[in-house]
Amino acid sequence: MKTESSARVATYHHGNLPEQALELGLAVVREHGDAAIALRGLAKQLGVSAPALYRHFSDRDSLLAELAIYGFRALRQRLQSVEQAEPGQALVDIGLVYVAFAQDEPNLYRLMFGGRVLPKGIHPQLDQAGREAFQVLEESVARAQAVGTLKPLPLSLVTAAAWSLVHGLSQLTIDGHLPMAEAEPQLAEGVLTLLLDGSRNRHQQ
Amino acid sequence: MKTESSARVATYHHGNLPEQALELGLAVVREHGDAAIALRGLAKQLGVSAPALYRHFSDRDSLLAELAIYGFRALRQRLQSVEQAEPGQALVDIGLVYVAFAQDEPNLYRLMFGGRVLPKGIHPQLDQAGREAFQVLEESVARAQAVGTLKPLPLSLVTAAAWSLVHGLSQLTIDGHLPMAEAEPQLAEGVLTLLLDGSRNRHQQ
DNA sequence: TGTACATCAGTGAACGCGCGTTCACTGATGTAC
DNA sequence: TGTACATCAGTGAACGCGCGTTCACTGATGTAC
Repeated sequence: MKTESSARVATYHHGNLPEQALELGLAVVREHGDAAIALRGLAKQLGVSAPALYRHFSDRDSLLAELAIYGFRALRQRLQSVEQAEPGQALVDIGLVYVAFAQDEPNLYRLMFGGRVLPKGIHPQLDQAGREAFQVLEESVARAQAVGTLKPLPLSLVTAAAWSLVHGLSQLTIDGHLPMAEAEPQLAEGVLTLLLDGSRNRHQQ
Repeated sequence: MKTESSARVATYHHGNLPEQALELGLAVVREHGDAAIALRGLAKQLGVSAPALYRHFSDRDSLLAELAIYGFRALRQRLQSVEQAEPGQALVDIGLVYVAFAQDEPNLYRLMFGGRVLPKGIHPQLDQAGREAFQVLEESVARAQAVGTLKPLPLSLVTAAAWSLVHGLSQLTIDGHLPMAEAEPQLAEGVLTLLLDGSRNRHQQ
C-alpha cells in the first residue's frame, strides 16, 4: 500500500522524520537561537535515536542550512506579496515588510545572516535561496527606474544601497541598538524615504 | 619593590595574566571567530591552569564582553580620526572608515554586533562603549545639520539612517552577499552619497 | 497470490572530546609594627 | 632591618555535561518473478 506522500500523519516506518526534525528545529531556533540546535538534542525530543537523523541530514550544518533556506523562502514570499502598482511606494513597502520580517523572526534572521555559521559558497541551495529573496528587491528597484521614478544609476548600486539600509535597520533594531521600529513605525518609513529621496529622479515628475 | 604597571614584561607573580589573556583572546577571535573562545583553551595556550583565569574574568561571557569593548573603542578611535572640516565630506568619510573597519576586523565586528552572544543590557560598560562609538557618527550628522548641509530633520532619524546603511553594508560585504567594497571602493562611496543626497538641504547652498 | 531478496529507516552502544566551573589548596608578594 | 601576618594569584583534581559522529546491527517496507 502506498501512502499519500503529502497530508498524512506519520505512518511511514516510524514517521516523517525529516519534516518533523525541521519543524522542531525551526521552533528551537525561533526560541533559543541557532546555537541551541543539536542533533542529539533534537533526536531526544523527537523520541528517536540520534543516528536516525543522519539518514536525512548529513551533519548538523546541513540541517541548519535547510532551516536558513526555509527562512529565505519565507522572506521572499513576504516580499513578493507587496503591491507593485506604484513603484516608488512599492519600494518603501518592500523595505517595511523586510524589516518587519526580521523583527518577527529575529533568531531565524540571525541564522540566515549569521555569516559565522553558514559562510557562503558551501551550500549552493542556500546561496540560491538568498539570491532569490534578494532578487525581489532588485526587481522592484529596476521597475522604479524603468518608470522614471528613480535616477538611472547603476542597478547594482541602488539595490546595494537599499538592501544595506534595510538589513542594517533590521539588525540594529532586533539587537536593541535602535528603538524597535514597530514601536516607532515612522522610523523605518522615515529612513527609507530618505534614501528614496536621494535616488529619486527630480527631472521627470 | 613596585613594578611599573605599564611597560613591563611579566614579572608579577607569574605574569600579567589578564592582559595576556585578552591579547590572546583577541587573536583567537580575529582568526577563528568568537565561537572559538574557550577559557580552558586560552589557559592552556597561556601555560596556566584554567581556574587562574577566573581570578580576572568572572566567566566566559565577561571575557567576550571585554573583547567587544576593545572593538568598540578601536572603532571609535578610527571614526574620530576623520577630518571634520567639511561636514558633508566628513559624513561620507566616516561611513567609508566605518565600513573599512568592519572589513579589516570581520570577526571582531561580528562579535560586537552578534546579538546572540552579548545581548544589550547585561554588560553596562559594553553598552556604553557601543554608545560612545555611535556618538561620533551622531555628532557628525549634527554638525552637518548645523551648517545647513543637511535638512533639519530629527537628528535621531538621520543618524539611524546613516548607521543602518553603514552597518548593513558592512555586514553584507563581510558575509559575501555584496562584492567587497574594498574591491569596488566606489560601491561604498556611491551608496553613501545616495543617502546623503536624500538628506541634503537643497534650499541653502 | 506467494516467496526470495534488496533496500531502507531505524536502534543501542560506544568513541573521544573539550567545555565551564568549583573546590580545597599552596606558595609568593606586600604591609604593619 | 626583621618578623608576623594578611592578601593575592596561582595549582591540580574533580564535578557533570552534552556534543558530533561511527559502528555493526535489526526489523520493516517495497519489488521481481
